[in-house]
Amino acid sequence: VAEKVGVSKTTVSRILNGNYAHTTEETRKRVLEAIEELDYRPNALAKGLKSMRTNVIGIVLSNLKNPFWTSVLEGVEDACRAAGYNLMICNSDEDPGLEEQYVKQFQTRQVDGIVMNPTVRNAGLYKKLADTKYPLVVVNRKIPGLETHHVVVDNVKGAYIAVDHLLKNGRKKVAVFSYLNPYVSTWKERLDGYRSAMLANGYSEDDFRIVEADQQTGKMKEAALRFLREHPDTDAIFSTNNMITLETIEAVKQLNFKIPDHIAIIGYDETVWSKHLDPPLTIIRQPGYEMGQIAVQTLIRTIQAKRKPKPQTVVLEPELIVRKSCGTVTDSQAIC
Amino acid sequence: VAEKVGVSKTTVSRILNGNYAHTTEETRKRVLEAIEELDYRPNALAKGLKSMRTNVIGIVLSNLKNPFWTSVLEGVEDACRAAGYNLMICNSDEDPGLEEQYVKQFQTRQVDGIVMNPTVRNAGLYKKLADTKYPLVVVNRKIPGLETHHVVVDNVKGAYIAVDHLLKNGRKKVAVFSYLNPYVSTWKERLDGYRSAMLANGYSEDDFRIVEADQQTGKMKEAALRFLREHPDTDAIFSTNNMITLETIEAVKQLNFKIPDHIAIIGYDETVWSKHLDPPLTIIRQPGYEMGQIAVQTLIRTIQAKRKPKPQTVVLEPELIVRKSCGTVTDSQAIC
DNA sequence: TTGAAAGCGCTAACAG
DNA sequence: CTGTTAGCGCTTTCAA
Repeated sequence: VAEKVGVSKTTVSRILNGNYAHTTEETRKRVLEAIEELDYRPNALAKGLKSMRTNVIGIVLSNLKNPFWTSVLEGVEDACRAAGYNLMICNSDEDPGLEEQYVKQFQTRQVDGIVMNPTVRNAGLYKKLADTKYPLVVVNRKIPGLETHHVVVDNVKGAYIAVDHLLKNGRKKVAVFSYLNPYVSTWKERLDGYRSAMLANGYSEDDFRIVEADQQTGKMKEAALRFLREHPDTDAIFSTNNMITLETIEAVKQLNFKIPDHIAIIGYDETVWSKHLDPPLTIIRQPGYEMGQIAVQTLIRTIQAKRKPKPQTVVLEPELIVRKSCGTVTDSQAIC
Repeated sequence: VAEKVGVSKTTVSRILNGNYAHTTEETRKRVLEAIEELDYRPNALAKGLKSMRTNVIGIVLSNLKNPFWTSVLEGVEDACRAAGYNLMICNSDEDPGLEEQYVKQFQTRQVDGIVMNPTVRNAGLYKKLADTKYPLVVVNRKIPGLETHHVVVDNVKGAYIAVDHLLKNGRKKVAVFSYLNPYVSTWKERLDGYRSAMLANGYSEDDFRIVEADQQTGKMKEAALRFLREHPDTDAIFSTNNMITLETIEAVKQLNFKIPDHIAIIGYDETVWSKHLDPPLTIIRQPGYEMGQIAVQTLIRTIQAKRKPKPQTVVLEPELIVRKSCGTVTDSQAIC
């Protein structure tokens, strides 16, 4: 260590940490110089071992491919940097086993807290984390009955806005395309939003057109083709996910249905390509960046709090972005 | 600690690490049970402090938005998991200052090695890392004269294949659209590939149509509009980046030029949306996942080697994927 | 104003 | 087969 200056490591430590309230300017300068010269890096492991705090947080994602998550990750990364934290990342790939393994690894590594998009299939794990007051912020999906912080987007509302927009623009036979995953609240909520928008616009349960498929490349395209051949009078599709949207468009074009004349499509999640599709896609935008940012801020607040704050749920608002894929723009809504 | 079983921590440590060559089945079982019961997590910090090895590697990216990097990240993540490493991540956002800061933070945290897409503007930093034999793998971009591992894609070849494909399919006035960044080798190499393909097909320097713009949202669209208005006879565009491609298509459609009849477009990098554009996009695919995977494997090999291996450069091959945006498919090339 | 010593949780060397 | 001891690099009393 830099005691080659002729002083004890205590002094060095004090200087490094700003505890040099009682230190000669002179020695201080000499130490700083030596540090510079030796290009000294304090060992964060030892520091963490002593202080029981690492200034590292972990994030468990379940899907890297979907660009929605990269925007969340950006928010997370920026918030970490702003707060002086470093970030460990891993991908559960929707596998509960992996998820549990990664959480344990994070704890082993003494991360100060975890942000997680949960598979929602590890009730025991989540409960244990909550019970031990381990700092945890769940994002995007709700874990029923779990006493911890959540940052989610209002999926019922997002779906409602989407379907309402279609109906208000004269569409009569609106179908919803969604993934089949009983564990994940988002899909159920978006279907609920569809249903309530339909009912609110004077339709009945008999008018519901719900198409579900496994979350597996190509499955949704197959399902869409099958459904649209059986119900060619469908004049609008509310797609609940951006991958679904791409497969759906492929199916629709393959059937030579014109968008938006024959059939309108509204997608979920803003992406770099949405506005470049033909026609440009009307979508529901979710504030992913904000979700990541708020999750980290909440987490760090919890970590640093003397008394752990009450679990708090932040619900972010989705937003309609109107482009061309649903036909005429009626009101004064912005076109981007 | 779990000495509540009535044994010393040495024994526990040995059992945890598989050094129980000389341990009674009986005590072993009791310890394992206690560990389970207490839900004990060995402190990786202390372990790392002792062994001077953390089994964590760091990755410094420069851009999270571009989906190319998420495929790299997937490769990195999978390779880490396979090797039992954890991953710290950060984003330099092309800022050399941030890059340096993050590298130092990683070193402070004693990560065993770093994978980096460099800004290429920190010559001193890179040199210091190489000189101190710090395990480092540079990806995607080359750092001139740096003695360390590189994993890159052959950009000259990728560009050559693209432009050659255009020329061989009857295009006569081929332009290339690229970003302006003197530090980054990739752009220069792709321009070189363009030039050599042009020359190899009997064109001269006078036929070069090179359009460059700042890497800033909207700039390329402006540049494209300006260029295409001045040179409406351009019948093909080689776009060197997927964001450029999106902006270019926007410009082309705005001018009402038909793709591929009036003008062909070939893009760089495969993305989820390439095949869903109208028309589906012919592109040069770079093996991002493999790049990430190989980078991590190389890094870990270096970390674990007794004697540091010689710096090694892996050059991956780009690949042409033919779709509709360049007109008729001539030979037997696959359509995806 | 500075230093010496103890201890964070773990492992490795050496005894027993 | 198991326990004792020392020490990884740091911070934190307490003493000088």
